Amino acid sequence: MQRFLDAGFELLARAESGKEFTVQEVVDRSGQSLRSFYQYFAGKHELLLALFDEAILSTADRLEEQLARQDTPLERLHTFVVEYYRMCLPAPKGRPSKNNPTPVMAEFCHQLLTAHQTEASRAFVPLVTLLETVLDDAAQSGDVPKGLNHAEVAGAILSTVMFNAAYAHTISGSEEPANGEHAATQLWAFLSGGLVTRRAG
Amino acid sequence: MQRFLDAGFELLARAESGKEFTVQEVVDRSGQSLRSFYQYFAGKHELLLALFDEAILSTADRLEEQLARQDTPLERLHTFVVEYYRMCLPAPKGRPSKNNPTPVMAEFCHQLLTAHQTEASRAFVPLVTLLETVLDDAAQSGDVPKGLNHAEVAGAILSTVMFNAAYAHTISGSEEPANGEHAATQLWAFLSGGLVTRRAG
DNA sequence: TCCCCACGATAACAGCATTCTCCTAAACCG
DNA sequence: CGGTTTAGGAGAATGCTGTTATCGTGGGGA
Repeated sequence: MQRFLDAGFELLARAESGKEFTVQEVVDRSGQSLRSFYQYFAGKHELLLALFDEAILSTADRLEEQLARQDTPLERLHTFVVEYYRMCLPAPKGRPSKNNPTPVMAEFCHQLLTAHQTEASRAFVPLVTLLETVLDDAAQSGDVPKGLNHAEVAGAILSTVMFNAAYAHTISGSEEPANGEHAATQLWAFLSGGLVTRRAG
Repeated sequence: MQRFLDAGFELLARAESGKEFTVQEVVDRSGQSLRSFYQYFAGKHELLLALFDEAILSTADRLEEQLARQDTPLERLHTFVVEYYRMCLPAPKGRPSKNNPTPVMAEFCHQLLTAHQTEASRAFVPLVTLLETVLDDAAQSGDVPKGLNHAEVAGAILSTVMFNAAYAHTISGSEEPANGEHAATQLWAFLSGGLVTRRAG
């Protein structure tokens, strides 16, 4: 069964437009049979869900690792946003790791979010709870206002960061984020400071 | 040809999970033949693209209408965000109008954004330029900082508002946005004022 | 009247997910 | 050791969908 997952990740990493990600292909790469596949997974959907779960877990783990290196709650919040943004950027070439979302994974993520909201919520739990703790700390230290619903805020931040990384450039028609650095900085300024000028009055 | 588009919208309005939106179904509803369909459209993709274009245009028109009623640049920016947020909320029941994104349309939007970025950019132009003018005015009047790249900012705002409306609740696992009013207010506070406490220092 | 051709009806084909059928071979048990 | 059970491999069969091709007809123009 793990071999199916491995084959799945391998294929995700390479599949360009999602067209090549077929059950048959996964089965072939896994060196097992179609029969076994449907013995372990109720269908293609279940495989993708399992892959998605692992990707989210892996992302949360890597983020937690980065957070541990920061000293203050505000730095942790900043690190979360910037690093998550990096992980959500479309893979340019290099490392199509478990975290780096491929077109197939992105598309599946949307199917989940639109058509299987219960499963989607469950899958996102690791990221949401991690961010909630970061927000709790930041509220404790007064870096973010108290009294907010941190689950809701976490959902808003995650969707903002994820989809800005993935799509903002395409929507605006700007050229590629050659230096994701600049874009990440912009987004953090946006999220932390807001859009509107701070008036004296 | 218009009949195919009409049939398409009709079907979009009703199609639950995207499964029912087949070329055959559109053809049947249009009262024309498969042959004619492929005479006018190179494929299903082209039909969806045409529907998407129309949906964006219609959305931009309705927004422009609302903006005309506002007196100040900042009010226009606020109206844009809140009204666009409303339009992107998943249709609860009532009016599955041209603007209200159905699961099928949302899914297609993602396919565009991930796999056909050029087409996606082109389709979003009406919304982006509209928001750019709003931002230009707001910068002129000093309501937002000057020196920003308004195309980029517009892309960021659009993706933030659209996907927050569509997915933030699912990601956070919160219950439905019973009163989209509250959520829209939250998002505007977030966008305009930022996340981080304003310190005296 | 005759020809052309746009279009409807419908069959044919291809890709993919899913299921089913047959069969081998290893494991297990007496 | 021999018989039986069973996991699983190979691949054919089914069904749905997008796409293309075939055939025929009815109406408009020469």
